[in-house]
Amino acid sequence: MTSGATPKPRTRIQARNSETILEAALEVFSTYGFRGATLDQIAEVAGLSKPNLLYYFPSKEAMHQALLTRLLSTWLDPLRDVKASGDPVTEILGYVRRKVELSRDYPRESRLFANEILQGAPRMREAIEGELKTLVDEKSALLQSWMDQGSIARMPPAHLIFSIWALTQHYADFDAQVRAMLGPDHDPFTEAGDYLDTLFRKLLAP
Amino acid sequence: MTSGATPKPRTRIQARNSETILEAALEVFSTYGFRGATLDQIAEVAGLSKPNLLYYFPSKEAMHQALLTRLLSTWLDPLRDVKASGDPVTEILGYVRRKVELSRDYPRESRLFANEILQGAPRMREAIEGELKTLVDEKSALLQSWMDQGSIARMPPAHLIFSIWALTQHYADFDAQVRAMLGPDHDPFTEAGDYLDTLFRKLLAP
DNA sequence: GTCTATAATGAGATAGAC
DNA sequence: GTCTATCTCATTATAGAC
Repeated sequence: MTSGATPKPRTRIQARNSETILEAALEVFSTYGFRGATLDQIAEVAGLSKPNLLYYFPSKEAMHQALLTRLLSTWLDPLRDVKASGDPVTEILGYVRRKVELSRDYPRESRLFANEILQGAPRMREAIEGELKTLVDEKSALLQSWMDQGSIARMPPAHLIFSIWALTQHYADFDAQVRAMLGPDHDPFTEAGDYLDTLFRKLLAP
Repeated sequence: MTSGATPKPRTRIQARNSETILEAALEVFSTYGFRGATLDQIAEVAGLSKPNLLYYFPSKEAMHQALLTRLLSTWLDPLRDVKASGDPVTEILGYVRRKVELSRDYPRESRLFANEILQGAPRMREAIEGELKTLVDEKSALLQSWMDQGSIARMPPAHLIFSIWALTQHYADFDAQVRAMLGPDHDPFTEAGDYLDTLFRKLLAP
């Protein structure tokens, strides 16, 4: 019986090497984009030879795909966690906070995603039009119901979600610019956490 | 006497061809990033041969640099236009509106810029740490003075500027995602204009 | 499982005819 | 000024020894 899909975590050493490669691939793809990245760079970062990379993944494309697949669930989980049962403002501010933490702790994942969307989402179109859109529609309806019952201010629900994405991901995606503007004595993500909490509190107030 | 810098608009036909090439280069670079773009693609879009491109620009690098240079002033002008003499809220909301219009009318320029920052600004570091930082420091001081006099709510001025950038550029940079979420019956930029006007009105209210 | 060597193609840039 | 042909090097991927 041959192994199934792209990664093949059969033995312990295989699992570890696959992980090392994906870690290196994330580093390089997130910075240079798919075409800008080279296997030489990834091999260098991973500390493995180029053919060895291709022993674990059948192609450059497969490495990228593996990263995107694993990325999606991490990325959607915080929005999934927004519950109808909770207090509306608390739920939304909690989502904002978790997204800021994601930007702080996983900036490369954020940039990988940004690179992909910037290029028109050629390798993620399906996931975006399917899984993501379904989730956004569902949460938009929840936000709308909160607006209808007067718990939060009335506004286009989808654009409220876009605001959260734009403002939180900006600190990861445009990190180079943010740090250049703030100078070395600032912690962008701590400041962003406080600032965005205040911003959304004001915005949501009915 | 030989021609000076990269573009050489000596005759009318040269000016027109340089323009055609830069237009095509913008199209391709903004989508695929610097390394992802190929001269073949640019030549195809421009309707010229590859060697002909290199007759007008000495290298791929030079085309990219020419685009970034021309981009910067277009990008900074709206912020420069924020005047101390005007009404604070009107000035800021005007800036937001102009930035939304830029995203709507020049989305490729926005994506070119995003690509560059995402990669750590390797070809724009100087301009960002110099020209842009100077301007942001200047306008941050202005915003701070407006906060001190109670004209707008108190918040970190630089982060207020980041908010405007993040929210307006999101609609150009993540256009693929925004349209997938909204569906075909929406005009993202019109909705964004109204939504962001409301958002910043609330945020700025003292 | 991992490596060296290499095939095969892609892509930036140049030569030289027209 | 513009093109065809080509050089040269980078890059993905494979072959085959160990």
